[in-house]
This record gives sequence, C-alpha cells and structure tokens, in this order.
Amino acid sequence: MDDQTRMLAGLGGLGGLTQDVGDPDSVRKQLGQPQQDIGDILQQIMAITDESLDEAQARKHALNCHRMKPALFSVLCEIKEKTVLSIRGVQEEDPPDPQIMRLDNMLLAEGVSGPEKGGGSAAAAAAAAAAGGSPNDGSIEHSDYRAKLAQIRQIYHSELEKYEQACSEFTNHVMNLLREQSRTRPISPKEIERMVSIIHRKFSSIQMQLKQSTCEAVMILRSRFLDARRKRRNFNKQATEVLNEYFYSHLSNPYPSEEAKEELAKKCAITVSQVSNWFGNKRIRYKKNIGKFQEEANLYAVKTAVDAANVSAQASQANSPATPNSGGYPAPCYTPDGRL
DNA sequence: AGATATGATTGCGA
DNA sequence: TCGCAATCATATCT
Repeated sequence: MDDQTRMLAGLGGLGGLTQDVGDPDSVRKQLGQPQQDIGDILQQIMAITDESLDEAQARKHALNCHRMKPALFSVLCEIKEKTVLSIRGVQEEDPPDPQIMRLDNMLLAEGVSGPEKGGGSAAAAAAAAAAGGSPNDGSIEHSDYRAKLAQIRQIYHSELEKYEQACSEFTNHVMNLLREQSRTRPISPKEIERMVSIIHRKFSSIQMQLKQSTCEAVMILRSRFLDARRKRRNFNKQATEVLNEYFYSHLSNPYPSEEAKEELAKKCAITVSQVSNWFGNKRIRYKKNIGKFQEEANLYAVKTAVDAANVSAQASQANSPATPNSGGYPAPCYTPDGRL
C-alpha cells in the first residue's frame, strides 16, 4: 500500500487513534493497518455532496480541531516532500512572448493601447497628413478614421478590462481555495504562486487573441484609409504658384531646406511631405523635359524679377529669394526682349 | 473617350 | 533619411 492509499484508509479511523499523537512514525504504523472498509470511506465522501453548507463547515471545523490533525498534517508534508520533485520542472519562468510584444508595440503605435490623448488622434492626424488633403479636404476621411479607431479602441479596452477582471476574480477565488485547503493539507506559497502563474498564462493567451484581432481590425481600417488616400485632389492655383515661384527662383538648387519646406507648406496650406512630393515630382519632370517647362520657367522668372524689383524699390536689395543659376538644372534661356 | 497633368507611393541607392 | 526614378491612380483637358 502506498502512502496515499494509506492516508485515505487512515482518515476513516482517526477517531480510534489515541496515542503518540505528535509522532508521525507511530501514526504511520497505525494508519498502515486498514481499520475500515474502503466502502465506508467512499460512502462518507459521497455523503459530503448531500451535506448543507453549514454541516460541511461544521465538519471542516471538526476536522481542523481534531487532535490527530497535526500528525496527519506532518505525514502529508512528508508525502509532499517526496512528490515535490515532480513539479519542479514545470515552474521555469518563460520569457516575455515576442509575439505579444509585437502586438503590444503595434497597438501602441496605432494609438489603440496607449494613452487616450496622444496616440489615437496623433496617428490619425499623421495618416491624414500623409493623405494630403488640405485641412478642409481630408476632414471627412480624417474624422471617419478617427471615429473608427476610437471605436476599436473602446472595444479593445472594454474587452481587456473584462478579461482582467475575470482573471483577477478567478485568481482570487483559486487563491482563497488554496489558502483554505492549506489548513488541512500542506500547500506552500510557492505552489500558490505557481497556480496563479498558470492562470495568468491561460488568460494572457486569451488576451493575445484579443490583441491579434484588434491588430487585424486596425490593419483593415488603415488599408481602407490608405486606399482612400489615392483619391487625390490638385492643389489650388495659389499653392501651385507659390511652389513654382520657389522652384524657378531656386532653379540652380531646387532643394528647399526643412525650414523652407515648412514655410511653403504653411503658405500653401499643405503638409511638409506634400511639399517634398511636389518638389520631387517637379525636379524629375523638369529634368526630363526642360523644353516643355521653358515657358513656365520664364513666366516665373519674370514674376520673380518683378517682385524683386518691387522689393528693392522699397528696401535694400539684400534679401531677394532668387539665387543665381549656377549648376544644378539648366536655366531657361531668354531672348534679348525677355521672351524665349 | 483618350491624352495629358499631377499628386502619391514604392523600391532602390547613397 | 533623403532624393531619384518608375509607376500608380485620379483629375483635368481636348
């Protein structure tokens, strides 16, 4: 008969033991002889289900106060020590899951899991900025995107909260149960900890599913939004004029600095990246077909010259935006009368 | 409707 | 990260 069977058998006969209460060895000797039929024990166990809560509590109390309890407890401790090896292997700490980390990072970047103010609206604003609409143009898609993102965010947080609440409730429940049980059987804090970590692992795998589907939803939303970006609109006439003016007056080096881009963006009511796009397109298209742009170039050269003249009439000649054409792109050629 | 213009995107190299 | 070159997708012109 092994220890556990002996223990079961012994439970039924606790009442009959009177001597050597504190000595596990003597207890084991006595417990070693089956004093009651297995059938009786089973009957007792089955009877537990028929007991009321009060009866069960009373019974539990009686058991806890039983004079044999310390002896039984120490026997259980011994058994425990023998079996503890088997659970040792299970409790290695696993490192943070890279998959979860990826999902977390993405949710943070998209403004789903981060703080309310910065993330969502910032990401939406950035996306809207990339969308290229002027403040008025993009507003419909922008607010639409923001609303959808906020919806996703809200669902994500409420689900997450639900999971966390369920997890902590369940953990508490299990911990209370184990603490309660620890009065009658040896349960080390380490074991409770282990059980808690098992529960947490289970719940974090559920959380991962939530995060995964949230990421998917964001990706779908984003891709829809990016498709919408293709619906471009031409810049207004004034904006194109401002950009062209800068381009042709800096034809030798049509690369606006970051500050210049910002200023142009402000003047044209577009974004800095739109200014960059415009200059990129302009440079390449001008270079590819200088002839075609000649007229335009002359037009703006004259315009710039007139502006500069006006400025110099008022003040000194110092800050004309035009730089002499030297290298870079070929300058437009003039006829003596100012025409091509 | 087809041609052309134009803003945006993508892939690559420095 | 920036710019170039090719390309896409849409707007506008003829």
